[in-house]
Amino acid sequence: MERKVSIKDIARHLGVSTALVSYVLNNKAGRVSAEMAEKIRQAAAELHYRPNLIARSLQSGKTNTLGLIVADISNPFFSQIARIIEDEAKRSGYTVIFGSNDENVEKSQAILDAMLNRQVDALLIAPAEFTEPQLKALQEKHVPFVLIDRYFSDIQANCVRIDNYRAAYDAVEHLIKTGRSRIAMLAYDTGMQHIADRIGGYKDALRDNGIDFQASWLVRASYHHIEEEAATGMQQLLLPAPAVDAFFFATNSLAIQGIRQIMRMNIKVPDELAVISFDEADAFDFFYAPITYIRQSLDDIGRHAVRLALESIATSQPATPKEVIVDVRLIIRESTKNKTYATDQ
Amino acid sequence: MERKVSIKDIARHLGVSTALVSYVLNNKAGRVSAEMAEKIRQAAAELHYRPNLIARSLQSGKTNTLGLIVADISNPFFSQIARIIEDEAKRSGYTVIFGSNDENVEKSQAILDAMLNRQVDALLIAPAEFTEPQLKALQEKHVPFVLIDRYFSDIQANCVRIDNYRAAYDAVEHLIKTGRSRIAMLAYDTGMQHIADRIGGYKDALRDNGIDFQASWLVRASYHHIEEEAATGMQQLLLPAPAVDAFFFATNSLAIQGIRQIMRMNIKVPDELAVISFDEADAFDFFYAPITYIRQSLDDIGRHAVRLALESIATSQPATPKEVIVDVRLIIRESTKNKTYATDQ
DNA sequence: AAGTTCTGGTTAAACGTTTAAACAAGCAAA
DNA sequence: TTTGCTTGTTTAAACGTTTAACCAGAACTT
Repeated sequence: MERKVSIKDIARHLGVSTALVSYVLNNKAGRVSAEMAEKIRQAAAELHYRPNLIARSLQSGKTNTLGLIVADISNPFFSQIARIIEDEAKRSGYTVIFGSNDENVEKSQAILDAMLNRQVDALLIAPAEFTEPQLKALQEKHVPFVLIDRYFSDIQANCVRIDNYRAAYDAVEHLIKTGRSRIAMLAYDTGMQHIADRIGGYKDALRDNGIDFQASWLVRASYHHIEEEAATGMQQLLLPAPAVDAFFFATNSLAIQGIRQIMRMNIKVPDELAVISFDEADAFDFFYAPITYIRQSLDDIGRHAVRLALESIATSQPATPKEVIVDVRLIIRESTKNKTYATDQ
Repeated sequence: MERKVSIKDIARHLGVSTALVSYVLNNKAGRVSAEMAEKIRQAAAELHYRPNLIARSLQSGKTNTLGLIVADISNPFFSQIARIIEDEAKRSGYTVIFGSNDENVEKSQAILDAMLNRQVDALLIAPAEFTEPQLKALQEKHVPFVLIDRYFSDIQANCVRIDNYRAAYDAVEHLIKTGRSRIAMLAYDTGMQHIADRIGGYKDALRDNGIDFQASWLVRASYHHIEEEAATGMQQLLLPAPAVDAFFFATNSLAIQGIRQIMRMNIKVPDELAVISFDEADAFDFFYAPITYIRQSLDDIGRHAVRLALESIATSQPATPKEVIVDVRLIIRESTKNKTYATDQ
């Protein structure tokens, strides 16, 4: 990579001071003569000058960079959000660097450190479990950040999310209204609040509709072993014959694994088993009974997240955290079609 | 964001020079006394010192940052590669910033500029059409970069990719071997070499097997209007009754759209129409006739890309570009199952 | 005793910007 | 004629690092 041309080169080339060049190039040319300004601009163009943002950052203390931390950038849910964030950030002159924490505390800390060392102006974080201390530390350092998708009950912070309890509640109620009464749920084996809320909504919807929740209905799978654990958990509930008549999947990756199982066991959807999931996926459309799902507007999430981030960069004072709850919509399709002939027992 | 602690603070706190602190903290402590070193390390820990990588970059001329430019980071194909690249970069101490060019020349240039201004050490690029001049400009500036997935016949550059011609050829030959003779293809309406190669492989496979290619078999859709254009193109070929007995999709996003059409038209796969696609997708497994596809190892692509990038950063001399061709595998499934009863006409 | 070599540090410049403050010259007002 | 404002430009410091070069004192050589 060859020697880059700096403001100094322009200055030397024109026999003026670097200050003057800087003023002109930043349109702070309040008192610079028009001809001089023109000469400088021209020289800059001729020499193919490009500002060194690193130097600028050092001097200004701002990098115009946002750090995005998610569980796994290859998860479409996050990569779609990433895209929105990218676009939204760009229109304010910000660049995004990203990192995946793999739902792992140490990795999360490592990424955080790396981003802080790089002096990001703010962070957008879908936090992993047990990372509250890391977030508290950020707050102590007054590093602006916005939580997305995930949150902690004991952390007051900017946050963009949905009402998980309500969304789950409504989804389960939809299952009940369409004639299901033995409703299972597949969730991550985690204490994360958003999952807890989804489970809470599920249980309360059952209770409020006079169904009593059976502990065996709640199948849990750990993030790093979704496949095996979802498989065994679901098999216990569905083999030799389905002991439940509906399955509620807490996230789209759980749904993908869950539906794989259902296909493998050759269970008929929606007749033997209704299916509903959080989030979207192309795959949901390809299943013979297109999957009913809870749609979150990733657009809204991304946009609000960036907005909050930029706001808290601007008002560097620790303003009181803002929480944005974005709407969800239940997209109803074949997988939860009304039971026509009752197979109750 | 409060005042950060610098090396200077540590120095002051201990009454020593910043140089000493720097030496110790960088383990260049060749001639520093053991006690002094210990005191410095301790002070650094107490004061919660974290190196300002921006400052370090300014001084060293290296940012330890890679720029990743793809068409759209929300496309699973790219987001999966992004993840591999992230991990691979991290293990060498590099961070990744990303940008989506939306297959658009101006956006591509804008992102390139932003990344160069940020002094990335190297770029990983899945280039958009007509961006050869941008790449040539990079070469002139001796900015290290690696092309991934896409390439240009008239640009000699580091590149990690598959043998698109061969992969397409083999895929089409597979269709022929399983009894199809009227084989259509859905491709992007672009001159990009990787697509051209795929089309070339398709045509040659037909020719070499004594089938003559009908112009109407090649359906093209533009990137920004996949849905409509794929729909109308395919309808012409498939309604009222399929005029072809197989469809070859040039990418996974084309396949997703294409299969949506097939579902809508209620065409039976594989009996009425065999289907094969490039790349992977969860959705391929969920279709009632799981889709046969050409699998590229994204792992290999990501890994080699980072490796080449780091190598060309190291040997800053314009070494001769390296091209890495990664293997592909045809994953054969239901969608191309042998025709059992011939419906030839 | 004088020179040489270690040992353990310090000094100062540099990286490419920005920007407050100073300055020189011309001009207007007193 | 001094004083003071404008106008156009320069000076110099600062941002937080790194690192070559320097230096003082102690410890060896002769």
